[in-house]
Amino acid sequence: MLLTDRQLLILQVIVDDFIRSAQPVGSRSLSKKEEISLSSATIRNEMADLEEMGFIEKPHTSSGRVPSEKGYRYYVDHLLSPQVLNNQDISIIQSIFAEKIFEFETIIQRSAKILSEMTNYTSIVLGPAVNVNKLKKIQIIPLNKETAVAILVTDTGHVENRTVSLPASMDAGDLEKTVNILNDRLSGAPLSELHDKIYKEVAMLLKQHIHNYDFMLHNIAETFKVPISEKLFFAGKTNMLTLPEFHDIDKVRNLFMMIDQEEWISNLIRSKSAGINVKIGSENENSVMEDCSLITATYSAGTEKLGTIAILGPTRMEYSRVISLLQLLSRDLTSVLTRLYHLK
Amino acid sequence: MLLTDRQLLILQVIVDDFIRSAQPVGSRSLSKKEEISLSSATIRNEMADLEEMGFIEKPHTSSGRVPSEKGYRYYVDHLLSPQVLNNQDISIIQSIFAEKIFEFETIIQRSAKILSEMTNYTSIVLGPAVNVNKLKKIQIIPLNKETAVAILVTDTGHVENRTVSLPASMDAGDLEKTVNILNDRLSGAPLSELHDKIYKEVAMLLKQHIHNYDFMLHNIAETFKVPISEKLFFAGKTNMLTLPEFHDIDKVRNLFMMIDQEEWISNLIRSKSAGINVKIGSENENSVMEDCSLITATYSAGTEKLGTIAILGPTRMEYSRVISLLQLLSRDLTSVLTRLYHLK
DNA sequence: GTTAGCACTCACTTTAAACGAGTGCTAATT
DNA sequence: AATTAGCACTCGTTTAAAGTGAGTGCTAAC
Repeated sequence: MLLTDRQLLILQVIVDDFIRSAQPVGSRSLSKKEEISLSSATIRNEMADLEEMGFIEKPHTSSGRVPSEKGYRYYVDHLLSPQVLNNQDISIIQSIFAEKIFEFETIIQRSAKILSEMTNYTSIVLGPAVNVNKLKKIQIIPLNKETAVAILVTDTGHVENRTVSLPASMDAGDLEKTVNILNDRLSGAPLSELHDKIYKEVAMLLKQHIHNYDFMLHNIAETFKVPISEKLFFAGKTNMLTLPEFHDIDKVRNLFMMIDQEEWISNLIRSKSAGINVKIGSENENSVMEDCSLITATYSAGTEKLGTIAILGPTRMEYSRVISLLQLLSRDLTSVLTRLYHLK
Repeated sequence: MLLTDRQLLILQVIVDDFIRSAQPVGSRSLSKKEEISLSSATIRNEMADLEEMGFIEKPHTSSGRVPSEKGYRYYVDHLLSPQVLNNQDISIIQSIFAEKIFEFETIIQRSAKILSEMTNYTSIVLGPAVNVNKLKKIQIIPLNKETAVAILVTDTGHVENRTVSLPASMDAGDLEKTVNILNDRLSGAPLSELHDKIYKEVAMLLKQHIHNYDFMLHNIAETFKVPISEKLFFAGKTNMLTLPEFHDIDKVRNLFMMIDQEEWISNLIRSKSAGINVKIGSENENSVMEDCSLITATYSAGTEKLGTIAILGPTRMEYSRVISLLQLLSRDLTSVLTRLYHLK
C-alpha cells in the first residue's frame, strides 16, 4: 500500500483544499489547479484508489471527496511542510513576554488568549502542578480576632492563600511561634506533603509551645490539605461557533459540556508526551471529539516539564500553522521560564 | 388603561404558559385551563384588547399570543407571586456556606455554579472591588537573587501577588527595611492609592535608607499600579444552548462574544442599585440582549455594598423562581460576609 | 355580556419536479 | 499502458405547489 507521487500530490491538495473551504473536493476543481495538470477523469481514477485505501471518503455517492481520519493522519505525518511563520506572527507571540513585571499566571492566560486569536480555534493551557513545587515560606496574617490569612509561597513564586479561623485564646506571640515552627519544619517540602508533615513533624512541636494546640493544628492541617491541582485556562471557546462543522447546536452543546468538565480535559491534555502531539478525531477516544483535533505542546523550566498548551479545533484544522505556532510559543515559554526559575 | 381582573388573569396565564412552553399561547388552549372558564371566543376578545394595549403580541397573523416586553414588565411588577422555595432548594443554597474553612473567591464561584445549576440559566457574579479595600500588610519574599514575590493583603483578607525584579545590589537588610517602610507608610491605605502614595510618602524615606533606591522605587510603584478591578465569575454559559430561543447559532455567537467582553458585562451589572433588579430585553440597551433578561441582586458586608450576583436568561425566564433564589442567596451571602469581615 | 360558527390567514409540512455537482464506467486517443 | 473525452447515473439541494392545522377576527344568535 504505497502511494505514488501523484496520489500523494492529490491527497495533499484535497486536504489543503478541504481545510480551507470545508467543502468536499471534486475531481473537476482539482484538475483546474495549477499544481495538477491532469484531466478530471484521471483524477477520478486516482481518487477511487485513494478512497479504496481509506485516505479519503465521500459524504454521499455523488459528492466530492473529504479526507478521512486516516487521510489527515497521513497528511500530518508525511505531507506537512512546516509553515514558515511571518514576522507579524512571530512578533505577536513575542509580545506575550514583553512586559517587564510579570506574573506566571498572566503570561499563561495571555498565551491562551493570543493563541486563540491567531488561530481562530480554542486554546487550552494547563498550568504547572503547583503541589510538586517546594514551599518557600508560610505567612499567617491576622485580620481580626477570629480570622487570619494563611499564605504559602513556593520556590517558583506561586502564591496560595486561605482564610483560617483563629482560636479565641491565640495571641500574637503564639501566632508568631506557630509560623516560625511551620517555616522551620516545612520549608523546602513539596506542597503535596504538607498535610502529612504537619501531623508527623509539626504536631509535637506545636504541642510544646502553643496554648491552643489542638484547634490550631487541626485548622492548619485542613487548610493545607486542599489539593492544589493544575489550573486550566481557556480562550476562544466562542471561536468554535463560527466553524461550519459546528452549525449544529447539539454538537456544540455536547462539546462545551465536555469541555466544562475541567477534570476530564485536564486528563486529556496532561497525559501527553513531551513535544508536539497531534490527536485527530476519534484518536481522542471520546465521541464528542469525533470532529475535533487536539494539538498539544509541553513547556518546561530547564528539564522539568511544567505544563501543556493545546489547541482544540476541527479535524479540518490548519495543522501546519497551529503546529508552528505551538512550537514557537512552547519554546519561548520554556526559555523564559527556565531563565526565571532556574537560577537558584 | 386599567386592566380588568379577567384581563389580568388571562395575561398572567399567558405569561406563565409561555414561560413554561416557549410556544405561542392560543385562545383555545387557554379556555381549557381550569383557572379560566370562558369560551375561546371570549378569550379572543380579551386577547385582542390586551394586544391593543401592548401587553401581548402575535409572531404572525394566525398564531397564538406571546408576551411583549411590556407584558413581561407588567407581569414582573404586578402579577408575580413570590415563589416559595422548597426545602431542597433552600438547603442547596445553604450548602454553599457549609464548609468551615472558606475562601471568599471559592464561595463566590460556588454560588455562581450552584445558581446556574438550579436555574438552568447563566449566572454571573461580580466580586468586590478590591482596590477600595485597605492595605493590611505588604510582604516581599525573595525567591532568588533577581526575583521576589510581593504580596499585598487587604483588611478583607484578599491577597494580591506580583513577581518583582530585585536590583542586583539588594541585600536582605535593605529588603527588610523597604518592607518595613512600606508597611509603615501604606498600611490602611486603599489599594487604589498605593501608587500615588509611594511616590509622595515613600520615595523620600527609601532614598535615605536604601542603596538602590531608584530601581526599587520604580519597580515597587509599577507593581502596585496595575488596577485591580472586580473579578467576574461565570457559570452555566452552556445552559443557553439548550434554550429554544437560542437555536440560532448566530444569535448564540453574538451573545457569547458580548459576554466575553468582561469590561462590558461588568458595567452592565455593576451599575445597578441595591436590591433586586430586573432588566427585560431591550431595557438592557444592547441588541444582543434583546431576547434576554437580566436579574441582579447585590450583596454586602454590613452596609457596604460589595458586589452583584446576576442571572442571565431568556426574556421568557422563570422570574419568580429566579428572584426568590437571588433574594435568598444575596441575603445569606450578606450575612456571612458581614459576620466575617465586620468584626474588626 | 357571552358564545357558537365560519371564513380567513399564514407558518409549517409534504410532495414532486428540476437542478447540478460529482461520480463510475467505457471507449477512443496518445 | 496510460490518459482522456463522453455519457449515464446518483443524490443532495433548491424551488414550487398543494395540503394541513393552529389560531384569529367577525358576526349573529343566545
